[in-house]
This record gives sequence, C-alpha cells and structure tokens, in this order.
Amino acid sequence: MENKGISQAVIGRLPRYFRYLGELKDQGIERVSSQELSDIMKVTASQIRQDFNNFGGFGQQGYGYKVEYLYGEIGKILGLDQTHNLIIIGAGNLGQALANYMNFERRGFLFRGIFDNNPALYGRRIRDMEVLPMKELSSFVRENAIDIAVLTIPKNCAVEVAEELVKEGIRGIWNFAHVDLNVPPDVQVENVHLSDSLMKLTYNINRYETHYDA
Amino acid sequence: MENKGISQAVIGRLPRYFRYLGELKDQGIERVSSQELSDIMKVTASQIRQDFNNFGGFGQQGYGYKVEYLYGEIGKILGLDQTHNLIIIGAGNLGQALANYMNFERRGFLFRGIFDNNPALYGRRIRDMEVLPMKELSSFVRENAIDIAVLTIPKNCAVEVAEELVKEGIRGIWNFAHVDLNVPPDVQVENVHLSDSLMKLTYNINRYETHYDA
DNA sequence: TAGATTGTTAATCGATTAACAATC
DNA sequence: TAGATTGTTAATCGATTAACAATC
Repeated sequence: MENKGISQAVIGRLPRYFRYLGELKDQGIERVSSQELSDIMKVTASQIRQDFNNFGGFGQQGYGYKVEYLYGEIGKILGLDQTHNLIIIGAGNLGQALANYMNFERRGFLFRGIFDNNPALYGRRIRDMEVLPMKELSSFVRENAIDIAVLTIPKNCAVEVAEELVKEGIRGIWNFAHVDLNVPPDVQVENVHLSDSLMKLTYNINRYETHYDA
Repeated sequence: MENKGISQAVIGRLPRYFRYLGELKDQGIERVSSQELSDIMKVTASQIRQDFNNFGGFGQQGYGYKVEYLYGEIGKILGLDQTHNLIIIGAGNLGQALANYMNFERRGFLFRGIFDNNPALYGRRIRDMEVLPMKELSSFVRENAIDIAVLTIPKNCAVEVAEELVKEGIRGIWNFAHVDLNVPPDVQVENVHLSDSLMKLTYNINRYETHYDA
C-alpha cells in the first residue's frame, strides 16, 4: 500500500546520484557507465543499475548512460521539475538561516513567508519577507497554496502547529523540531534531527577509540 | 574490520531511544517494557530488545527495563558522558545559528571557537566568541584539543579544510557542506545534507500524489 | 561483427520479526 | 509458585551483490 513500493533506501540515494551527475554535467562529460559512476561514488555498479531500473531503463547497452538525460530524469523523479511554495515557521536563528540560505530557490522551492509567535519579531524583514504572527498562519497556507512548511520551532509547539498545517492541507513538513510528528498518510514528513545526528557522530568517534586504542 | 560490528542501522536508532527514555524519565516513570516502548515508538518490541542486547543485558526478565538506568546506559554508549570540544568553521547564517542554538552544550558539546575567511566578520562576537580568521585554524585545533569541527562552509572549500583538520588530529567532522569528504578511517564524518533531505521530501510528496490521485 | 555495458534474474548477505526457553 | 518479560535463537523478509543473457 505504501507508494509504488520503492524503498526509502533507494530514494535516499537519489539525491546523491543527482549531485554527482550534476557535477559530471558541469564538467561537460556526456556519458558515464555504471562502472565509472561506481568508481567515483564508491557504491557498487550493480546497485547503481538496480537503483536506476526501479524507475525505467535510462541507459543504452554497450554505451552507458547519457549524463544530461539521466540527470534530468532523476531530477524529475525527485520532483525538481516542479515548483513548491514553502514557508518557514519559527524565525529564530535556524529559521532565519534557512530563509537566507535558500540556495533552494534554484531547485524550485519558493520562499513565501516566515512566521513566529514572538511579537518582537513581527514586521522584521527576513529576505524581503516580513515575519508574520502565528495567528495568520492558517489563512496564509490556504490562500497561498503552500505545499511545504519548514518547522524550526521548539518541540512543545511543533505537534500543535503540525496539526494546524495538516488541517489546512499542507503536503509536506520539513521538521527540524526534536519530536516525532503524527500526520495522516497523505502528508509527508522529513525529519532533520540535528542532535540525533551529532550523537551518531560521537558514538562513532568513541567507538573507534575504545576499539582501536585508548 | 569495521568497528565492533554494530550496524549503522542500530546506531541510528539509539538517539531516538534516548529521547523517548528521557521523556519517560522526566515524567517520573520508573520502568518500561519493550512492549510499552514499542507502542509509544511504533517499532517492534523485538527490534527494541535486539537493539539493546547489542550492548548488553539492560533489562530484567519478568520486569522490563529501569528507565533511568537504561537512559544512562544509552547515553554512555552514545558518548554523552564525556565532553567534546567543538568548533564551527563558517560563520555564515547556518554557522551562527548552530553556534547560538547550542542546546548542545547540555549534552557535553563545548563551543570553543568559530572561524571564517571573511575579514568583515573577524572580531564579531558570536555567543561570546570572536570570529577568528582561517589562518589560525590549525594551531587552534591543536592547542585547544578540539575533537569535533562543524563545517558550515561552501563545498568548494570544505574538502581542503577537512584535510587541514585531519592533519591536526580532528576526530569528528559534522559536515553541512554539500560534498562528500574523504578522510582516514580514524576520523568520523557525519553528513547533514539539507538539500538531499528536502529532495527526499519532494519525492515523497510527488510520489503520493501521482500514485493516489492528481 | 566484436566489444561493451545495460537490464534483469539468481544468489548472497544482512536486518527485522517471530518464537520460545531462561529467569526474575 | 504463577505470570511476565527478557535475552537469544530460528525464521522471514528485504536489500545488496553477482552473474549473465540481451542488445546497442
């Protein structure tokens, strides 16, 4: 029942293929074989071919893959041929950083607004957008056909805000709050749990030490 | 040869266990069974027991697990009983956000310095630290026993800076630059590729639509 | 055509789940 | 003791790798 039956393991690798193919393209390289990609990316050629063939036959036997074509196809698979209206909820350090970063615009993620519940921030301009109060969130999402909300708020508000967003028909939540969100199956959540990531790092640092020396 | 033989799949789940156990602890709950945790966390009880038993028998038959004890043990496994000296390289929006965020201090990650190659930023104070020029990086890492470097710089500098850090004996790199780093096996890298994460989100948004309606 | 490399099937490996004996 | 729940072994499932026939 879960969409299409392509595993998240495969999906998780697509952006990396996309990045490497983009680099090859920028270098003016026209074709690449799974073996060459394998050498560059340090994954097996077999996995590369299997991954691509989940989505169709992008290559030509005896030749390999056309870089630009494959790049385009993977971009389409990832939905990068479309634009997405995006808002940021939480105008703290991280929210502002993401708003300003927005290299994302290049990929079709259009920054449409930023919200906070701190009145001291209302009206402050971030990347040409005034910070709006949370009470305007619902109507804004509806009226501006917002697809994606970025949650950079404390975890104790995140659950509640997520519910509100779901009610207004949001389709994706990019969740930086350190809490698991429960949403219906037609709403996608992608978590970025920074502290979890940092803990994995210390685990690996430690484990290396205790195992090899120290 | 790879350390200890505990899979990254298991390690990736540890921070989440740690978080839920912390919450139970804060609620004053003393014991929990794998089945109860299973209900809360939406993973199988079997997986929970398997995961924990990679590191030893933390429970008691017929009783379950003591929340506080288990919380502490997982913390130790993750290396949170130790402190780590950390610097941030790149004082742009994201670097500043992470410096200020530093809820991390609570977990033993001590913010020791921040670097940038933009002279306009030198001397600016971020969280009581002056932004230092990159040319001071090497000596700083050595002299202050820095364990972890956070890379929030553009990808074209990241590879080079990583090499420098490796030379000075860094043990972990928390990499926000959109590039894969090649380091020796005694240096751990944890990648946070934000744009990859966002692409996974759009993939899933799209996939749902095309598969169910639209 | 001969050579190369894909697409795809089959084999292997690893991770998850189920089952149950050990034991608190 | 009886009941509960772990620790652990065995079974299943899924993902990765290897192999090779199809074909450009």
